[in-house]
Amino acid sequence: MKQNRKTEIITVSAKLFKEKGYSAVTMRDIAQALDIKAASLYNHIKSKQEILVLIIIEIAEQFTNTINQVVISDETSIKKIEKIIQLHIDITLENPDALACLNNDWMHLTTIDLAYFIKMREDYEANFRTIIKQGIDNNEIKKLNIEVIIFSTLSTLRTLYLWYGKKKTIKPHELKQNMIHVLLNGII
Amino acid sequence: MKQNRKTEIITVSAKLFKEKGYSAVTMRDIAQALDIKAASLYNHIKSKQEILVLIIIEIAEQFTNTINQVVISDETSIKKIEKIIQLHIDITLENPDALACLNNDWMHLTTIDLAYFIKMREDYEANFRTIIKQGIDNNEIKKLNIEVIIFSTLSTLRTLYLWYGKKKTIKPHELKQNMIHVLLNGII
DNA sequence: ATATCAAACTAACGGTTGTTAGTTAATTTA
DNA sequence: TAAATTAACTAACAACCGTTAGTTTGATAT
Repeated sequence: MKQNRKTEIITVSAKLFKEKGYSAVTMRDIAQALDIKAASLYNHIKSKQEILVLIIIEIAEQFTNTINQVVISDETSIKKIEKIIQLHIDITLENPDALACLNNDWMHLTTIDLAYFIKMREDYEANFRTIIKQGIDNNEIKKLNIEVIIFSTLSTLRTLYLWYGKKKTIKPHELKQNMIHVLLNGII
Repeated sequence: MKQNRKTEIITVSAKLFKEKGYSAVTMRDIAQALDIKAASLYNHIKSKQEILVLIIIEIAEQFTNTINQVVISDETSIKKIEKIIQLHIDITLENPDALACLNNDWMHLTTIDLAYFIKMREDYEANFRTIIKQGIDNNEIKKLNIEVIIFSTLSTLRTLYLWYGKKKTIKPHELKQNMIHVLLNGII
């Protein structure tokens, strides 16, 4: 079935992009991993660019949609942050290769897709900032430099894919609990 | 002077590698940024690979040397972690482009250089793990999953370069203080 | 049995890649 | 002043890039 082969191409490509980066992976590399010739890929996809778009945009939309719901929900700021931690863990465990690709290769998107991605990314950070700011105003969160809080939290969540894959011993639930504790309460 | 031109090539290359990644940057791109022809680069450097090596290895050695000193020093575990935070901030502020390159393009090193880099990286993480473990044994650090502690701390420190560059408003000293507080004491 | 169609193939394209060879002009050294 | 060195240049290379065109194969539907 055409759809299955297309999915296979995207999955395999994401894995290769994660290992070497978008630019270093050739259509011949992707084809070889599927045991076909490079030209055959074009029966299923339009271009190398399209593969990248399909990998990145869907995941970016998942993040966008979920945080949009969280930010307007009727919860404490702490609960909202916990939901966001859960979001990142869920997506990372489900699709670590695509997430690596999103983090490292987004700048190889072009024109409309690039603009769309950057917009989603900016909106995501703005939503996260809103949540932190509300938390500080509520006295739920300490009055530290807000940019440092945002950056240190998001950088950990965004690069989870780097770490998961090697250390699969820890159970998702234990990972979640520990991550929440470390990010919110610190380590001392 | 030859040495100055070589340094210039490395600096410019690091900046381009940061923006597009090693594979997407051509020798003609680098040459153009210096307003010369691509072939002229070879009067100063041996290959594209050599540029990458020169960017990455020196910085990796800085990290290795400093943490080696910290780990054997006669300080509390907390003080040691603070020193490591300081180390990352110092190097990031001094050379954010090279650090981006180290984080994103290390896999394009080959043979000896790649092995050397991976060894340094493993040693660095082992040293960091030792410090955290001692802190837990001392009751300086809480008994959380040690891998989660290591990962969440290092991932923030390693990706500082992503964030600094946009937000230069914060002073280095304030950054250091806030970062120490967030990473050690948390945000609530 | 015949026609249809998806999905593979071979062959090739124009452009780009890192790099080399050989040359030239300007500066430094003897 | 003559010789040597530095650092730029032009021209070109073989290899590889993404992609297209046209063909073949095997399965499915009529």
